[in-house]
Amino acid sequence: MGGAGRQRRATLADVAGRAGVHPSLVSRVLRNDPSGFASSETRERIRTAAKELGYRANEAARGLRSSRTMALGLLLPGFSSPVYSAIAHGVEERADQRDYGLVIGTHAAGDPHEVITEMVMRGRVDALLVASGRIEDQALRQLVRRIPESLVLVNRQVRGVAASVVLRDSDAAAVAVRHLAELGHRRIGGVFGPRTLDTMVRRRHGFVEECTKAGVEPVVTEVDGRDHGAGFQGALRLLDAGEPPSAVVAATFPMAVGMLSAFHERGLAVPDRMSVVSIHDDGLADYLVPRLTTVMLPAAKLGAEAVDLALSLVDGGAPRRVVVPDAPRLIPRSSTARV
Amino acid sequence: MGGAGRQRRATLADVAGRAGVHPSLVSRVLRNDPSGFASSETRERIRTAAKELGYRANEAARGLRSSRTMALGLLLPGFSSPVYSAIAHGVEERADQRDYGLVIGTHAAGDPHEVITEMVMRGRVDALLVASGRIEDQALRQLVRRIPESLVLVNRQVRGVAASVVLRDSDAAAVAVRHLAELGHRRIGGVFGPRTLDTMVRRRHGFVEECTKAGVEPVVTEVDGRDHGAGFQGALRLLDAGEPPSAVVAATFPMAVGMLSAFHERGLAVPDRMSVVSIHDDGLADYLVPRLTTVMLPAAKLGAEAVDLALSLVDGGAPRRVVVPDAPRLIPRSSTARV
DNA sequence: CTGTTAGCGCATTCAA
DNA sequence: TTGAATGCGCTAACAG
Repeated sequence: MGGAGRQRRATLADVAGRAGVHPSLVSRVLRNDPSGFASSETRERIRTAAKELGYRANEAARGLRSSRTMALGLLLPGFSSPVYSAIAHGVEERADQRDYGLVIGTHAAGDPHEVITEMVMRGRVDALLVASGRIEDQALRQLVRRIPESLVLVNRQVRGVAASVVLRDSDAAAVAVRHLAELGHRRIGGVFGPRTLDTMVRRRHGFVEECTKAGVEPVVTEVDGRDHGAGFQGALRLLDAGEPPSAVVAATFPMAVGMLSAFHERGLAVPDRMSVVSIHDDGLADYLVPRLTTVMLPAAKLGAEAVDLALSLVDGGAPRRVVVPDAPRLIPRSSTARV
Repeated sequence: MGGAGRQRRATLADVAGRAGVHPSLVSRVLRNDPSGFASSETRERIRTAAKELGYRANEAARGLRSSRTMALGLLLPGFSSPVYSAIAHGVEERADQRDYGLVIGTHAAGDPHEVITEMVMRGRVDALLVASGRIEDQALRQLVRRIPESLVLVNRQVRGVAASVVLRDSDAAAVAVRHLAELGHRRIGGVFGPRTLDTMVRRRHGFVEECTKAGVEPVVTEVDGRDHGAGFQGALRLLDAGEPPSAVVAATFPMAVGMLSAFHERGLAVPDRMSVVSIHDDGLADYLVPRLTTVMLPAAKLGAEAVDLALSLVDGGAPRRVVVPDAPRLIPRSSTARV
């Protein structure tokens, strides 16, 4: 062993002994249980004893007894994308506020279905937030049948899964288009990820619709991923397919970064000859060359809302679809200009 | 309630009933406990029954009984920096391989000491990995006294805390300097974060030492943070303090990005008039303008090693200092050039 | 090779 | 207002 070993943690019985009462009373008082209406004097004694002993309820015992783990699971494809980081941050913060722990799983390598099953079925978490585009709809529907009251989709909607939280993706794309239209652009490119991702479908829809509304011509390009490389590819494709547009909307922030790189490589000055707007903002935007104009969407709030929804499910609430109401906000920087 | 309610999960007793044996035997067989040397026939029956019932051991019960939670805690300042993301990824992956869950806590807002205490004291995790520079040495030393066999520092060393895992920071800085020296640079700038971070101390030391060895003049600048903004600041300061060097080493990847931005703003072409190298690599490097030369350090492996160390502590091993042996590797791109 | 017994620490009946 | 008894699901020590 690593020396003297750690001192045993104080239990309810220890506190009870010190306060001269029965353990069960300690439990009730410390949890503010209505049935623990102890005299204020005893209560004080118990509280003091608990503090002196540094007592903390053992979560395992508590979970075993009450079948509440006080922990939430969060499934991510990884920590690569800034949006996932923001979601994770929002989830963590709100979970903490509500006194819940956070168990994180990624499925960069392993079988996602397996990861999920393990987390929920082994009783490690009370509910699961799934913020991954990589799990197939089918798998999700199958899963929700087994754990109906404990699955929340984050930044995603799937037919057959009732609990989900999303952002105003469509509006965000529209804001981007409107900004470019106001700058006088008449042909606007849009580079989007695969249509298997519902966020992409919504952004694309908002893009096309607003183009129509503004009387500008949309030039849609679909690429395979949604990272830097995908953006780079998309930009090249846009340039190589006939007359290129004078402005472009990137479906994600990393894509916009890749596009900036591609335009530079092709000698197309941004924003002089090509304007670029990205959906989703990031701290990096101010340090790119040129500084990137973005449409901000409250990604962290998305995480917070997901936690609230999940906990309402745990409390027996009905599953529902939530759209975080915050309007997407344009953050004009230096990558967009008048035609 | 949300409808019919979820079906009760199968317990050991359920499996035992179905297989016609005693629960404890099921437990032993399913865990491959040496004392569970059941006849291969019974074993088969038990395994089948478990599979049919979709049995999963309840972690809370298991943890309560064996005082092993099979979960590791990871404390991060947030998910902002790419290094933290990489560490988290490495930790998650290795923990998963070793059949451990991961409880993540950040302390962006709350009191770090409180977060730690809660995680460990409430018995949610068997050991804690601390990968945060924001917790003071003093707090860490105090903490390790309370939980000596369950604290591992990641990417950090503190006097008085015996278990830690770090990278070859000093060598990484040296590699960067050598590269620049070989390109003919005779005065090299180095922009580092605060000396309260031991990673910064090591990188700085390696920088200065290698400069001396290579016979080039080091120009050290210390800034307050280690993000984009700090790099931006550092670059400006470097330019405004007399004759600027012809090349510069950034202590972190985000800092390098900020520096690129600052040089551009000042009209100093990279790499023609200024070469830039960053310590730590990132997927973004290939999409910056110009593409950024970096020194790669195995950040994910850092996380994996930390898990291994933590689990060895849990098993009663002695705490020790680990340096991930992988040599830092130069990844030459377009931000460095001959003088 | 397999069954019995006991108890981890807590929340929750039911009594008093 | 407080105490006593019970068991959540599992593992471990001991019997057989």
